[in-house]
Amino acid sequence: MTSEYSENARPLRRPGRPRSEQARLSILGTTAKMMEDLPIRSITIDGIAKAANVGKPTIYRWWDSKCALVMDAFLERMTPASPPKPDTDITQNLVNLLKGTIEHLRGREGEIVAEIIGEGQSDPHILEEFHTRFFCQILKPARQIIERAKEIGMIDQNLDTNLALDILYGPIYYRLLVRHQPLDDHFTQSLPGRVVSALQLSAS
Amino acid sequence: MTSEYSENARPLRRPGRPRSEQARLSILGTTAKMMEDLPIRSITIDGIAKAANVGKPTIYRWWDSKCALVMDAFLERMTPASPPKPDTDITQNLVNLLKGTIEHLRGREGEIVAEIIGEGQSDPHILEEFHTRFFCQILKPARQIIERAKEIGMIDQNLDTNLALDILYGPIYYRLLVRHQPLDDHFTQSLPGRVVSALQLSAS
Amino acid sequence: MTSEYSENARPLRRPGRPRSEQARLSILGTTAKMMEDLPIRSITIDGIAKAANVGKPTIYRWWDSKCALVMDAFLERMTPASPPKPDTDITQNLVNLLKGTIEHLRGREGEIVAEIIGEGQSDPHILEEFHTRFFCQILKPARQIIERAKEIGMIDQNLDTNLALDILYGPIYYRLLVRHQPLDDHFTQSLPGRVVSALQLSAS
Amino acid sequence: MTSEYSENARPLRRPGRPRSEQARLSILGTTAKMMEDLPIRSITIDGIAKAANVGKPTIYRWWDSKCALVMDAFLERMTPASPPKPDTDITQNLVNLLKGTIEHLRGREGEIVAEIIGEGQSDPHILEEFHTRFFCQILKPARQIIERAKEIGMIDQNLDTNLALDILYGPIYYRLLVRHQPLDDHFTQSLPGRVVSALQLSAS
DNA sequence: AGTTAATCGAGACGGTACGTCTAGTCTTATT
DNA sequence: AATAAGACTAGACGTACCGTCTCGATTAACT
Repeated sequence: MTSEYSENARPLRRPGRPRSEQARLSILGTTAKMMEDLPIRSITIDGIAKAANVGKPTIYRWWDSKCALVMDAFLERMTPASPPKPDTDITQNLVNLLKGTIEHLRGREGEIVAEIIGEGQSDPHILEEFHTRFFCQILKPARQIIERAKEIGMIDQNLDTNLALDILYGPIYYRLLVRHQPLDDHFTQSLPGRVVSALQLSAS
Repeated sequence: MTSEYSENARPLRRPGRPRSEQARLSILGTTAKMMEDLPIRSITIDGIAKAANVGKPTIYRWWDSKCALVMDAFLERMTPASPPKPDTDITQNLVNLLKGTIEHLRGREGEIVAEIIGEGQSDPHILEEFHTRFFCQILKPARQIIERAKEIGMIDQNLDTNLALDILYGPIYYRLLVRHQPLDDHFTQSLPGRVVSALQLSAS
Repeated sequence: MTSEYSENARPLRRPGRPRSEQARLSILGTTAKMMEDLPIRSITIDGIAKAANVGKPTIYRWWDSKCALVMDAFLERMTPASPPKPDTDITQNLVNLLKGTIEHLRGREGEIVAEIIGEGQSDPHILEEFHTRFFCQILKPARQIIERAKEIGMIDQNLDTNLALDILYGPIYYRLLVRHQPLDDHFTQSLPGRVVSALQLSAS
Repeated sequence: MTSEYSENARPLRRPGRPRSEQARLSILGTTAKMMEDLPIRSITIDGIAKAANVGKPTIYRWWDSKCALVMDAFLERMTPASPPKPDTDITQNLVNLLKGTIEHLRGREGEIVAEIIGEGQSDPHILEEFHTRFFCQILKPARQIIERAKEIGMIDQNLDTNLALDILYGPIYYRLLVRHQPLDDHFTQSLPGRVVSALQLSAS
């Protein structure tokens, strides 16, 4: 008992000087600011260190690579996904989510997402972490809606939720990454309805 | 007179030593061999030059960047898309094309495609050329089928062919690039039917 | 009350935690051990701190630089110079001292002396302290003999004692530091007689 | 016959772009200039590269280490030893050489020699090359005189020439390196006679 | 047959950024 | 106040490639 208490009481603090939150924030902030203006490729650890008034080893102590840092800086600033509005028509709800996603990925933020996924092609760790921290967050509302729809029988119970999400979002990221066509208004208007219909929602 | 003739006869040949086809092939071959084993990121111009017994400027004379060369080496070896079989059910034909694509993108070749698209995120030229030389080729059969279907009224005339292709192929490249889920048999079995149905083919 | 007593009882004790003699010894011992095996250049404060289980600031609190510490560690272990045997022939006594010095400087200890003098070239403090703590000690017997010889008229009174010591010991340290020739037996046999004779001792 | 000719004719030129003499001179010159003002320890390869308008790898291509470069820069500018005047009294000639050496080692040049020998304590290659390129040159005249003296019987044939040189020059470098006493006028006046006498030159 | 001009190989060049190392200082909880 | 631990700023280290340049040698069409 006592030991459990004392163990709990232990503030889990390693000895030695604790890491400087100020340095961490300075690094992340500088990186985020650079990402606004520059392609990720042209951002360098040297440059971040200099601009953040920080030693290079301090950066390497906490991030494995430039890309891990960039991702962190991006995700820290990311606005969390808003939960789905409960009392809305499911079809309409999904369509709205997709429209929001497309609009969100226009502009610099979409470019950054594309660049990170691009960098991730040569570093699986990046991709894995980006998936859990970005995609899982961003897709959570749609996932919840789909699972709810399966529960109430509006969607075939055998439809794999992951597959459904791929059908809904795949075309968007395909355009974002291959850039053969823009994420324009026509796309925003016409895509969501088509892909939501592929889920074959029965009238509830 | 003679000069006019001779000028016409001149096969647009610049004076000086003509470029060595042998060098070109050696460069492309070496690059292709390296791509089999190594991630594109770790391939270097220096390395190619050394392995191909070729001077670095010889490479730069004919390709702008490592990535352009890699793409060339990849596309040169790519098997051309087979045309769609004419007298088959359109739905089935599209499903088969998608299944073939998924199977094709498993393995090293899919990895290379992903890596090239990844590199392309920081170099729009790459992406543009990859689109015209890879995607347009690879998607040509599906495009023809869709346009044929529109002609004969099986598909809504107002459906943008590009959008249709995105709906069909988007989920595949989404999985290829984000790697959240594998391109496995379950995906091969279940995806194509779903997305083809999103095109709402009416019974002819 | 009690506090007053105890305060009085405190024997010249500065407030705060007293410096740890254990830490000092651990640092010196670790350094000495490292010097046995490694060239001084490759010894680092970081390394000493880690091996001695000591914080870096604790080292810096007591020694100005790596080199000061190394010198301390070396001198602490140095065997003190034995005094000259009084009733011996002066010439022979000097020759014996020189022979002893040469033999002493063979092996690791001579290497360390050379390394310290080497480091001293870029740090006058080191050299100065090494002179007073090493050379003055090591040369004391020879200095005493020479001064005694001057007193009794065996050596020209005008011969500067420092100059005499340079003539005697210069060639040895010259070889030690420039390493153009080894401190071998031939050197041990032939040098001392020659340089002692340069002092022109008259038969007493 | 012909082959011999053609072999001779071969300009012994390696393929590839020849190294830039301009870069070499810029590096050596910059280094030499830095050595005038700064202690060797505080000179950095980065600094040289920047000041010489040269890439760091260019320096590393041709010199193993900062110290090798510094030595090269020093030796390239060193005035070659003047040959001994032939028809002079041998004793006087040696004394003059020693006086010249002492005066030469006063000032910055002597400091540099000391610093190089100091650095050499942690790098035997440096010391070895410095010996062959500096000491052998600088001592050549004295060596010739001593050998000539041995030939004509003025010096004991059994006296090792290297030992003789150590006796003559050892005290000078001892003072230069240990710095316990300055290389002052008194030293210049009194040392040479003493050490030359230790060679026991008989009247020719 | 000789000239001309662009090619080829090789590899050095000025640069940039890398990731590591070490120095010496600072911050924390503990003693 | 001194300790052990370890994070901090700072900046040099030596390496890897970049893309360009400079060579001598080669190759063919055009004098």
